[in-house]
Amino acid sequence: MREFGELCEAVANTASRTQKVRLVAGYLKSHAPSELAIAATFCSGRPLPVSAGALRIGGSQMLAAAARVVAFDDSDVAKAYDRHGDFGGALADLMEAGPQRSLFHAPLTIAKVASTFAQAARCSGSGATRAREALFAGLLADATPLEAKYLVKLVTGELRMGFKEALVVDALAAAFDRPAKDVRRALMASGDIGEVAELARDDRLPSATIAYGKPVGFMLASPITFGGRYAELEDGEYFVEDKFDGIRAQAQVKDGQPFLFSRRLNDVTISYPEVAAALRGCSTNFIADGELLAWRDGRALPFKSLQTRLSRVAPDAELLASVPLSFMAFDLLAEQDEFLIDHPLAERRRRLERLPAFSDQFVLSPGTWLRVNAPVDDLQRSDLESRFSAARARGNEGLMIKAAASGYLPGRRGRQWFKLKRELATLDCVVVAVEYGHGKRNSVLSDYTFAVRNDDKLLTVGKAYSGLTDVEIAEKTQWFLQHTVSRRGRRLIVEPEIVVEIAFDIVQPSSLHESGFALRFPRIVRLRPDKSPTEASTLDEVRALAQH
DNA sequence: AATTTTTGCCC
DNA sequence: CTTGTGA
DNA sequence: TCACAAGGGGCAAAAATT
Repeated sequence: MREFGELCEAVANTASRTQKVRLVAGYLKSHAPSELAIAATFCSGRPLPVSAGALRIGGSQMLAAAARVVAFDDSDVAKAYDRHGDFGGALADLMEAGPQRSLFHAPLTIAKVASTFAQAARCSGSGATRAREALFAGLLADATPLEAKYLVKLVTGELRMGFKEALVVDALAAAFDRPAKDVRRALMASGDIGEVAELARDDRLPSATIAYGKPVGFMLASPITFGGRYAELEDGEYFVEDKFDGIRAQAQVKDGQPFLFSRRLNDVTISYPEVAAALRGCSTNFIADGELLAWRDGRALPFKSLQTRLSRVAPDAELLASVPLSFMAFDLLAEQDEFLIDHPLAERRRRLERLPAFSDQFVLSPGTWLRVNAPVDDLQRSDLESRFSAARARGNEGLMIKAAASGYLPGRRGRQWFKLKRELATLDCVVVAVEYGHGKRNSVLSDYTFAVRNDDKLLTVGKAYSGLTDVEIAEKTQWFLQHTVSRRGRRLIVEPEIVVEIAFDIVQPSSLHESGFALRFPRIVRLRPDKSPTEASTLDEVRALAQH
């Protein structure tokens, strides 16, 4: 574990991506055969292989475990946390300051750490939390401060060293002299970076193939702004369909047995029994990409109603009736023994349309082909925008625009698939509280709580960090420090003077904030130094937007 | 038995 | 899900 | 262009606590 900690420090202190990859490649290459898979998994920032499930150790358990091993009080932790904005770094500090552990103890190996994590993940039932806490405390007891720092970061799943799974692919390619694309392809099929590491080492990458019963990674789309010039679109054929607000999912049928996988590759078949039932017994084996939707009378219900069905272990009959689900299929990755990810979308779509699997719970996503002549002219722009409006009128988020010639590229967010969305409106809100950020933002006030007006009162409606540049955040930090009303921990109540323009997806009723409303996907569009708090948006405006 | 806390994961 | 950053 | 870091709202499940 010492080597892993030292590697992470070195990677974190290196800006160059190629240099980071070189460092990790060296580490992976030098590893004992039995530990390579673990090393690769850890380098990807995961405590466990994806298939092992969740660790279920969070900040609370880690703090309790740390308290067993190191003597500290709350203010010690708070101070150390302020220095790092990260519990891993904070704990390392606390351990440095405390009594050094005995020189005579077994050094911590990554194998030991991995097996302890696996054991923790298996804990369940009464007392499980205590058991996990004890297991983690046991690791900390044997750890040096540096090792403890990275134990914490692994458990959090955030190494924060500018290095994750996608770069482990490059590192494996470099370490074992294999083409990066072979490694990437093996990962797509296997899903387990540890297994892929062993295949790369043993020159057996081609043996990882897509298999029924295992999820294939999802292809992603790049956002394009409504009303822009659509310069992202190139000459060629595109498929245009509605962008549904549901749960991305992969449906598979193998020998009549259905599987559903979530975007994070979890098996969620059990949560959606009506969809599974509709697919059970299907005579054709296939893998389809699509969206799980709350579907009634040919229309998708709002995401809010879908959310009550997320991660349900056993949805009861009443819920099944009130939020009925369908799978909206829009791509075909495999049919029988043929894998189609390298085939162009045009062909995949054609074969999807002929799939003998459709029913009320397994629906074909409607769409049309569009010939784009780049650069997009006025006529084509208005055509796209009227298609967009039609999609909105059907209650959907916007449009998906997919290059007909493209293969299915898991994990990539390139110029093959685009999502066209538009914000409904923006709100001008007053910043009433700010918080110190985490990680590299630990010394700036990066997180704003903002409010709208109601009579002479300000009522909070949301929080946001994203949207401002680092420079703007740094400048405003100074202002907020000079205009602080009170402080509690890392949160400051500030004079209500700064107005920010906030964009969002939708407004929904919520008990989280004083206004009685909350925003989905809030982000700061810009500072509004030209506006005073008396010109901020009102609760009535928010209420009106919630009707949409 | 009912409520609260913690966690993970969907967008 | 979103945005900004840097190689 | 790509991969990454950092952050939001909201829900269900599993345990812990009352």
